Amino acid sequence: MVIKDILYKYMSRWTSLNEEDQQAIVDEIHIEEFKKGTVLFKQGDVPTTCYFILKGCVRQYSIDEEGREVTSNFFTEEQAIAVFNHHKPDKSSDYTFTCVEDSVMVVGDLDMEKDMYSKHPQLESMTRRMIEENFSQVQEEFAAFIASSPEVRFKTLLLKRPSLIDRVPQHQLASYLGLTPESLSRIKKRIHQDLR
Amino acid sequence: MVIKDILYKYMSRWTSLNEEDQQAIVDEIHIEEFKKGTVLFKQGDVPTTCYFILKGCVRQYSIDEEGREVTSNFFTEEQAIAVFNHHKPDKSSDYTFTCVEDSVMVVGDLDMEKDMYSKHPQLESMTRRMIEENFSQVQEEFAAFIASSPEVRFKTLLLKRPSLIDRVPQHQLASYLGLTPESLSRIKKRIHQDLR
DNA sequence: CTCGTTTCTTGACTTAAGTCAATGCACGCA
DNA sequence: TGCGTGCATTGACTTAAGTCAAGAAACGAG
Repeated sequence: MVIKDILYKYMSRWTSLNEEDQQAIVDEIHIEEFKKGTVLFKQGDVPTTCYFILKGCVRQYSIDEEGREVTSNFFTEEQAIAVFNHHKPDKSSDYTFTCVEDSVMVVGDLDMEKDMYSKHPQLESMTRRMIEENFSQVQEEFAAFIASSPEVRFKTLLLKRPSLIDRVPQHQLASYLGLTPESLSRIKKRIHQDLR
Repeated sequence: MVIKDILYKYMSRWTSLNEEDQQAIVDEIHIEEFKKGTVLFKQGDVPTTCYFILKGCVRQYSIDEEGREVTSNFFTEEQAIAVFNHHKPDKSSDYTFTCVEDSVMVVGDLDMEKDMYSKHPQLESMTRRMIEENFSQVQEEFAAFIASSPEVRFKTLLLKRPSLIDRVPQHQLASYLGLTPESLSRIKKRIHQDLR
């Protein structure tokens, strides 16, 4: 299965494991396909798995008090989906995750996490570094979001993740950018006019 | 020094270390006082230390392209300050950290991190869980920020961290909330009128 | 292919935040 | 204690986002 090559490439970038060890890990790993629209888990559910996207796109969102969908992230190739909610007593997720496209992912069982770590200590260190990198990225995005207007936020998205604009329905993008679909539509119009 | 009790309390909540081990750790730890206005490290510096606030308040900010200060966080009691920037080749910080008040903190040497972890394995697990909790909190705040208007954001801050309003200059709060000082002033006015 | 639903765009109007400028207030420092 | 600088407030105006409503386009199911 060629798709496993993505994994090898990724692991080489993050660890110094030799080929056998990588083999061993990849062989133990569970890869699954999901159809567009599949719900990985719902707001309120207690997640038992984590994911690593090899191909596809997943949207993270929640429903707020007024019943609106608030999209808080999109995950694409080579991004990991893990929910950290140790602070919540019931450990349930605040977010729903659904596939925006047909997707292929590594599916990790959270119960087996510890076993894998003791078998392959380097995996644990890789995980930690992934979390830390994720964390710093989210912080950076947050800071940028705070500092910029909706229009600038959209332009930044165009620069940093141009593929999202084609892959994702506009109204979901709008909610991700913190504005209404109408406003996003107008911003797009303004930008096109400026280019002329 | 009574202030170490805060540390004991905190460690008990996060680890199952016995008293001797806690003693050992706390004895090895370096506690320092900082005057209001002290700069812990500057945007562009490579951080060599991390901090844990026992008392006081620290502001995290950066200067954007237009020369504006963008405040991205405030840290207060029992919060950790650590910069994760493995993704940057030079590992320099994107942010400046300064003390908003006279403060007392645990100062950790990043070079010694590994030694401490091998001496006290539970410390490492405590650190990871702290990072994960931090991460989930930041994600939650981000989602809430995206979804709400400036006025709602301010009201949320009033609920969640009421002490900040008194401890921090308004124009810094404004930049933290992503708006101008003038707008923040008007929002406060509106809220007071609504209460009557 | 067609129908029906969903999504996107556009318009008219309201509302709130940004900007610029002026004034008042408070705190720190001499 | 007085003075100056920086901070907060207020006003007038501009600009852009929100809201409501209607029409157009795209999409999926049968």
